[in-house]
Amino acid sequence: MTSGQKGRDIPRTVEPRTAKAPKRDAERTKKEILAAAMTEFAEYGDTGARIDRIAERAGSNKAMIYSYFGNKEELYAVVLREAYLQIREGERKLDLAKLDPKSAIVELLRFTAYHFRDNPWFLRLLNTENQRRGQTIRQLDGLAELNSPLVEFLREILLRGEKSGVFRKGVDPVEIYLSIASLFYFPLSNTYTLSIVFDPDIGSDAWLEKRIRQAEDMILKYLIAD
Amino acid sequence: MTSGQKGRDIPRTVEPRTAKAPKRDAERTKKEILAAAMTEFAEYGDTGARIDRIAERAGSNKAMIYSYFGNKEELYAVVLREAYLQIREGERKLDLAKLDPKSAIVELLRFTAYHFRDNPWFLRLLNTENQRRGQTIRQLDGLAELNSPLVEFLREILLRGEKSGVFRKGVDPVEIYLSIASLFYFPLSNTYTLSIVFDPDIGSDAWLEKRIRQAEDMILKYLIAD
Amino acid sequence: MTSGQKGRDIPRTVEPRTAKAPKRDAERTKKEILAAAMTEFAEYGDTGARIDRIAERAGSNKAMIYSYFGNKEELYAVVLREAYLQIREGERKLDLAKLDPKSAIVELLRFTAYHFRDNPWFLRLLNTENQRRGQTIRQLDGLAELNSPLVEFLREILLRGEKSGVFRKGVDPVEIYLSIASLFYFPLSNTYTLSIVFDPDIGSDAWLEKRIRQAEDMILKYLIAD
Amino acid sequence: MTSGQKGRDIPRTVEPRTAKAPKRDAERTKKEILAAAMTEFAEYGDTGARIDRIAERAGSNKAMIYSYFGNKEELYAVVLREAYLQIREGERKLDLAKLDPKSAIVELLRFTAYHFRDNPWFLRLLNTENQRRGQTIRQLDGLAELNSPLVEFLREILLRGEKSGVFRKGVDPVEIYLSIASLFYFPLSNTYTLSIVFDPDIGSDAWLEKRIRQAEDMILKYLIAD
DNA sequence: TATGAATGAGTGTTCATTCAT
DNA sequence: TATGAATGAACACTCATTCAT
Repeated sequence: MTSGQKGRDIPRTVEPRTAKAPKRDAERTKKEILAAAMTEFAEYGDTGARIDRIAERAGSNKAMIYSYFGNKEELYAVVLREAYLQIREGERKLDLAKLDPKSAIVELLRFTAYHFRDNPWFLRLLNTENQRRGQTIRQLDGLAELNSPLVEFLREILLRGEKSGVFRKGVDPVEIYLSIASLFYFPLSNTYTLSIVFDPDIGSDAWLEKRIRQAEDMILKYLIAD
Repeated sequence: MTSGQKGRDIPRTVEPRTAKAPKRDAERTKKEILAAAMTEFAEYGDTGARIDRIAERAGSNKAMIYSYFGNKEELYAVVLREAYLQIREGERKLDLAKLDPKSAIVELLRFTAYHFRDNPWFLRLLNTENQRRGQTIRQLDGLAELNSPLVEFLREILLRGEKSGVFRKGVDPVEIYLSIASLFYFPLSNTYTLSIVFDPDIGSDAWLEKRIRQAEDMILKYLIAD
Repeated sequence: MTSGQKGRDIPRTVEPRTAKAPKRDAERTKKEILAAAMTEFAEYGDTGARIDRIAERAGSNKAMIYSYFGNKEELYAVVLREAYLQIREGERKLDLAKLDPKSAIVELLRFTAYHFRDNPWFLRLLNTENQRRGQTIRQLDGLAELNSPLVEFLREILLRGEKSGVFRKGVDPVEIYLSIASLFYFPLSNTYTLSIVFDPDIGSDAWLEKRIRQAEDMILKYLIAD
Repeated sequence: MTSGQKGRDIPRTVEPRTAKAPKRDAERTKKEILAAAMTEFAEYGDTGARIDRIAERAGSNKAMIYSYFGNKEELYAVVLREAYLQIREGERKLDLAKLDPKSAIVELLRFTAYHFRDNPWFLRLLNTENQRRGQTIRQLDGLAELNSPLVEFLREILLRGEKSGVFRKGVDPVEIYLSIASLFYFPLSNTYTLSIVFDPDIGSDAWLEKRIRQAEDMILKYLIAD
C-alpha cells in the first residue's frame, strides 16, 4: 500500500556538493540524510517511510544512516525535533513586537496560514506523530522550552491589548493560538478530502485569501472588547 | 516501527454470533471483516494496518478478506466510505430543524465537538487519507451527494437566521461548517503533540467543555448581525 | 567467512514426499525444517547458520520457518533439544541390562565411540553451544531428567560390578561417563586439527578400532579391583 | 544471534603504549591487532568475530587490519598459528627432562589440565577451526615441525620408563598425549553443557583437582608394567 | 602510517497475497 | 464458504571491505 507520491516541499537546507567540496564530508552527509528523511517521513508517514529511499534521496547509502542516526526510530525522532525547530524559528523571525496588538494578531494569523500552506510537510509530520499517539514526541527533551517563547510573545500582545482597552480581559494566549492554528490546520491538512467532499476550491490561493479574511474577522470579533 | 496501540474506539456494528447463527454466513462474515478493518485502519493508518490482524480481529481468515474485498487497497476504500456514512448518519439523526437558528448552530457545534472526541478513529481515518493525498477518496462515487444534506441543512438554518434578523447576511454554509469543524479537529486530532508542547490539559473533559464555550462565543459573535 | 562445507551427516528423519502425500502438510513441513536446521546449525554453528539455506534445504521458505519456530534463536533451541533427545534415545536402545558389568562397560564405550564418529553433527552442536557459553541450554527445561536415565543405568552397572567383586568401590557413574566420552570426544571432535598436527591417521576406521581397544584397556584397568 | 560475551582470558602480550612510544609504530600496531584478533576469534568464533570490534579492541582502525593482514580469513590464519606457537612454547618451558618418568607424566598431565583451564581461548580456537573442518590449518606451513618436539619429548620419557622397567613396552607417545589431552579437553571445553546436563560442579576448582587425581590414576595404571 | 567515511552484498524478519484442501 | 499452508517480494539493519584525506 503506497501512500504518498512525489512531492518535494521541504525547503532545501543543504547546498549541492560543489566540485571543490571534499567527497567525504561527514557533517554534510549527515545533513543531507536528515533533509531526505524529513521529506520521506512527511510524504509517507512513519511506517510508510523507507530507509532505502531516504538513502537514495540523500545520495548516500543505508549504512551511513545507521552509522549517523542509529535506527529508523531515532532518525524519525531527530526529524520531528527538527520540524519544530524550523517552525518556531520562522515565527521568531516575524518580530511583531513593534506592531500594535491588533496588527500583531492579524500578522501572526496570516503568517500561520501561509506557513501551513507552504510547509505541508510539517502538517504531515504532526499527523504522523499523532497517529503514533505521541510515542516519540513524549521522549524529546526541551520541547516545551522550544515552544514557550511563542506563548510568551502572544501573552504580551494580549496584555498590551487589554491595557490599551482594545482587547477584552482574560483571554488565554494558548487558547488564541489554538484558535488561529485550528482555523487553518483543518482545511490545509485535509485539503484532499475536503475538496472532494465539500468544495473543490478549498486549498486554492483565492480560497485561502478569503479564508484568511474570515478568520481575521472571527478572531478579532472574539478578542475586541465591547 | 510500530505506530498505534490497543484502542478500541469504533462502535460495534456487528452482534456476536449466536448459537443459532449458521457457521457459514457470507453477509455476516463480510460485515465482521469490515468492522475489524475500520478499527485496524484507524489505529494504524494505511501502511501500518495488517491484514493478519484484521483477519484475527474479525475472527475470520485472510483468504476471506481477499475473497470479499479484493485486496488491502480496496478494503481500505470500503472502510473510508463507511466512515463517511456513519458520520453523516449521526448528523442526520440530530434533527435540529425544530430549533431556532442560534440553538441549532450551538447544537451542531456541540455535536461536532463530542463526535470528534468520541470517534477518534474517524479523525485518524481522515488523517490517513490525507497523508495518502486523497488517493482513494478521489475514486469513491457519490461522496458529494452523501455530504450535501449537511450543507443544505446548514444553509437553511443560516437563511432562517438571516430572515429573522439574528444572523448577518451572506455567510456561506460550508464556511461555517469548516470553522466549527476546524476549532475542534485541530486540538482533538493533535492532542498528543499539543498536550506535550503547550498544555497537558488539552483534550481533557474539562478542557473540552471550556473550549466548547469559547468556540460558541467565537462562532456566534461572528454570525450575529450587529 | 564461510565455515563449514557440504557434509550431510544427520540421519534422515523425514521420508521424501510421495506422490500420494498432500502438498500442504504442516506437520511434515515442520519436520523437514527441523531436520534442515539440525544439519545447518551443525555445519555452520550458530552465527554461521543461514535461515535462507535452512529454508532451501527444507524445500520450504523462510516465512514458514518463522511461522513455525518464531525466530532463529528459538529454532536453534529446538535443534539443541532434539540433538539430546536423539542421542539419549540411542543409548536407551542399547539395553545393556542383561550383560555382565565388564561387558556392559565395554559395550557402552564402543557405542559411544561409534556414535560420536557416526554423528559428528552432534559433536558440532555441542561445540556450538559451548562457544555460546551455554546461552541456550541453560534455558531448556527437562534436560537433567532427559539425561539422568543414562547416569542411573551406569550407577547400577557399577554397583553390580562392585557386589560381584569385579569393580573396585566408590567409582562415580558421572566420572566414568565423562572418561569414556572424553577419550573419544577429543580426537573425534578435533580430527581436522589433530590429523594435521600429529598424525594423519587420526579419525580413520583403523585408528578408531585401535583407539577403542586402548580405551577399553585404560577404563577397565581403572575400574578393576586389585 | 550473538554468541560469546565478555571474557578476557588471553594473556596480554603487548605492553600499553607509553608516552615515549611513537604514534606511528607499524610493528606495534600489528601486534596489537593480532592480540585483539586472538581474543575476538576465541570469544566469538570465526563467523561471529567482528572486524569492527577487533579494530576497537586494538585501539586501531579497520583499514590498518586490511593493510597488515589482507582480510579476515588471513587474519584468522595468523591467529591460529599464533595459538599453537604460544601453547607449545608453554610446554617447552616445562623442562621435565630432569624428572623421573612417572613424575614427568604426572607433571605433563597437571600442566595440560591447568593449561586448558587457564586458556579457554585456546580450546575455543581449536573448536572453531574444527567447526571449519580444518579449512585454514590445512594451509599453515610448519605446524608438524612446531608440534613434533612435544612428541619427541614424550617418546623419550616413555623410553626411559620402559628401560627402567616402570612402564610397559610399546606405548605410543601420540596415543598417550591424546589420552591426557582428551581427559581434560572434553569437560573443560564443554563445561557449559555438561554442568547443566550432569553436574553443576563440573569445571570448578575442586572438581578439577579431583579429576586430575582420577586421570593420574587412570593414565599411570595404564602405563605401569605389571 | 593512520583514520573515518563510504559502499554493496548480505541477513534476519515481516507481510500482502495465493493455493490446496 | 471457509481455513491454514505456502510464497516471494520487501524491509530494517549489519558487516566485510575499500576509498579519500
